[in-house]
Amino acid sequence: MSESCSKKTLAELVDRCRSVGMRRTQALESVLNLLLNSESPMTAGEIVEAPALKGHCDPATVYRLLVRLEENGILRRLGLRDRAAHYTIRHAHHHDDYIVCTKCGSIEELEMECPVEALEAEIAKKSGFTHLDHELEFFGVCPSCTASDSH
Amino acid sequence: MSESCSKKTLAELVDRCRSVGMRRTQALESVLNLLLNSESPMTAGEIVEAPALKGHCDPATVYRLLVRLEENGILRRLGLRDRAAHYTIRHAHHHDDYIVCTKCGSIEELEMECPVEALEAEIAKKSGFTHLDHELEFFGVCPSCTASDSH
DNA sequence: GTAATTGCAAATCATTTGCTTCGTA
DNA sequence: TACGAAGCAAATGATTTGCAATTAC
Repeated sequence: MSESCSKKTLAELVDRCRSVGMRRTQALESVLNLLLNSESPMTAGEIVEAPALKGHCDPATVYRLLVRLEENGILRRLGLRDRAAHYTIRHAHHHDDYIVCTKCGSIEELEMECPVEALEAEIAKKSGFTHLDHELEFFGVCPSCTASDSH
Repeated sequence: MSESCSKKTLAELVDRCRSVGMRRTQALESVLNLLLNSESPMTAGEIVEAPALKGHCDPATVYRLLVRLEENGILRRLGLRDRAAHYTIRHAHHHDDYIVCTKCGSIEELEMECPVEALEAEIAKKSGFTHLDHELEFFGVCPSCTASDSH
């Protein structure tokens, strides 16, 4: 059992939470522990529905916790920053990468050859996955937001 | 004006749509034209709310269209394949990349040094963005789904 | 003791669905 | 003409919010 190992890291995480002003609550520990013991990222929905939380923590509480945990840098949210699917015309044999401004949400297409393409074969071999594809997104603060930030 | 250019490509796109069995409708042309003239990807919500469609096409129609267009490979949907935000513990100074199975949705963490890190400085210089960060996700069919596919 | 956090219930909001009408092929 | 697609309205479902009760510090 990895009990002692996860316990130790859980304590560390809780400490980090408390250091940013959060209180040590049942719900906090449950959410952190759940994520800590999960081998892969979980959606808010999965977390809310998880047996470990279901019935013990109110969904509203969990949603609020996730937001606070991310705001405080304890959690990292994957996927397009604003969680919404984006559609764009698919051009045959042409793969685009994007850079997204985290302030104003503007999206620009990157003019460069994709640095990851070459890695796919290697990753396919290592992972055993087939039909490999990828998405690469950069995030940052765009020039105009950077400008308006510094006055 | 890029009128003639976009007109031409719009016609090509409509042809592609018709070749996969879709009918040439007002809503179809509006959606394609909107995306064609947009410099960056748009969310379903943005598309529904766009002045060019608002009031002319029913939201339900637009949502149905986007789904069909993606199923037929005309559009590409960006962001985590199932459109949901995923949370995971953020470990200081440690950046994870993932590989996602498009059949069963399983997510695995990739054990490799990130090939993109080195590019960030260059991209920052070219784009003028600051505080650069990125997300890289691979998609494919996992070994067990690949196996169950081929019998 | 006091302010933060929870739980519950009600409110939102985007997206989906059913069904009738319309328009393309 | 006939079937696919649109439009409208109602249903769904996830996330959010208000507020009173609870709990950590």
